[in-house]
Amino acid sequence: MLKLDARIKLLNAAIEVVRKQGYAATSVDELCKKAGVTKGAFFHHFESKNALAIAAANHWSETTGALFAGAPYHAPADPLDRVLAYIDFRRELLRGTPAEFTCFAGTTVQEAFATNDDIRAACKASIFGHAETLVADISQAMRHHKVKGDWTALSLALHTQAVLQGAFVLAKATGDAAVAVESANHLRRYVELLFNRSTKDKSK
Amino acid sequence: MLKLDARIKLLNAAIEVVRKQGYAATSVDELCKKAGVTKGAFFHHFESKNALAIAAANHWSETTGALFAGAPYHAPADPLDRVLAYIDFRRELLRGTPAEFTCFAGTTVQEAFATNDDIRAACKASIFGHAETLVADISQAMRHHKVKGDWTALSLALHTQAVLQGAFVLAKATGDAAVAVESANHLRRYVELLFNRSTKDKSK
DNA sequence: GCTTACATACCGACTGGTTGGTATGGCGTC
DNA sequence: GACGCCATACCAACCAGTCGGTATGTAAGC
Repeated sequence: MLKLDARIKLLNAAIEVVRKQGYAATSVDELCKKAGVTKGAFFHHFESKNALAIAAANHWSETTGALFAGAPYHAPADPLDRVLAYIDFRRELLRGTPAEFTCFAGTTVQEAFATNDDIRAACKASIFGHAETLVADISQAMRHHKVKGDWTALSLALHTQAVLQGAFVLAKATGDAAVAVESANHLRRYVELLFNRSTKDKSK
Repeated sequence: MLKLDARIKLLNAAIEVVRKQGYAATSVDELCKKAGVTKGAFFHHFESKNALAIAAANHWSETTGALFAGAPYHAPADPLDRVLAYIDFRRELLRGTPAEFTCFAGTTVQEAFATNDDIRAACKASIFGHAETLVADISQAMRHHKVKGDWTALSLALHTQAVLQGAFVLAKATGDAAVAVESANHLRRYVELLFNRSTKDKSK
């Protein structure tokens, strides 16, 4: 029978291994071993290691995109509640080891931003593309709650991603999710304060 | 004497090159070339590449520690003003290319956290040690402005570092400091809101 | 129905260059 | 003449990438 899954197995292996030990420290042989395929399969599907990184970043965008699209935080009627529910959802994802809950794009872009512009662009597209899915809810929340400031919905959306990426860094430094959860709590509190929402029902 | 110590030159080279291209992608030969010394000098001062990473993290702690200790943000009488001035100071440092203003410890810990615990610990000490220098001002600000919440001075100090580390990641993704400056503005606004400080005199 | 031709998916031994690390020896200073 | 400091030469391991090959399917030609 024809096996078409070598490519997918390699992409999943890349996301798993690179998040744990970084991109440059991960060899092609190691990925092949993890994926259970040979080097021939690797270079059949990807013309280079860098090409795999780009494909893996796109794969990461797709899988996480599907996860967030199907998440329950879109349910509330009030757009602000949706934004707060998003932050809660992100906080709930902070479980297990840092290698398990951190971001492939954020990890990879730190290593490749100055040396490979295609990888940098693919990682940027992943992070910024996700941020853009938050803009509609934030914009509606600003109008609905009559909030105006010298900041835009996009800048707040990107700030949420900055907080999460930074929380990942601190979690890696400690080896524990706790410090990341604390930052997510601060992020939630910031949004509550921006929109004058009482902080009483926070699930901390 | 003009001739700087080979050790210091290697440490400075490591901080410069690793911030640009990551730790694993940086070879010993490359560092020696950058520092203008030979491999013999490298392995005379450091028993391994990993040992250099630990020493570089400690060196980073010392040089940045001196920078922040001598910075003007300690001047204001009101502790809250000192905290806000700290954030402004960090924002002003966001100039040039990402490789120039980002954090060696944050960059390195992402690559080494799961594979080398000594490097991880040295990077954690750098980031957390800096955060701890903020705790006194935040604690005083909480008492002085009679602010209480379900958060601690240390957790806010660590949150500032998370925001900055995340801002670095986004800056690397875009290749530009602008997105990091925006996150620093959000961080300042959060602290102002936490302490009920008017946001009129912000220098955005 | 059978041949020929070509495309896709994958295998694994191999290569040339690079890697972190070593062995040894020179040189200035105490 | 011991010792810190550093240079040169070298090595085994590992690296990304190559290449000739196999297995399977597909489709045209007759």
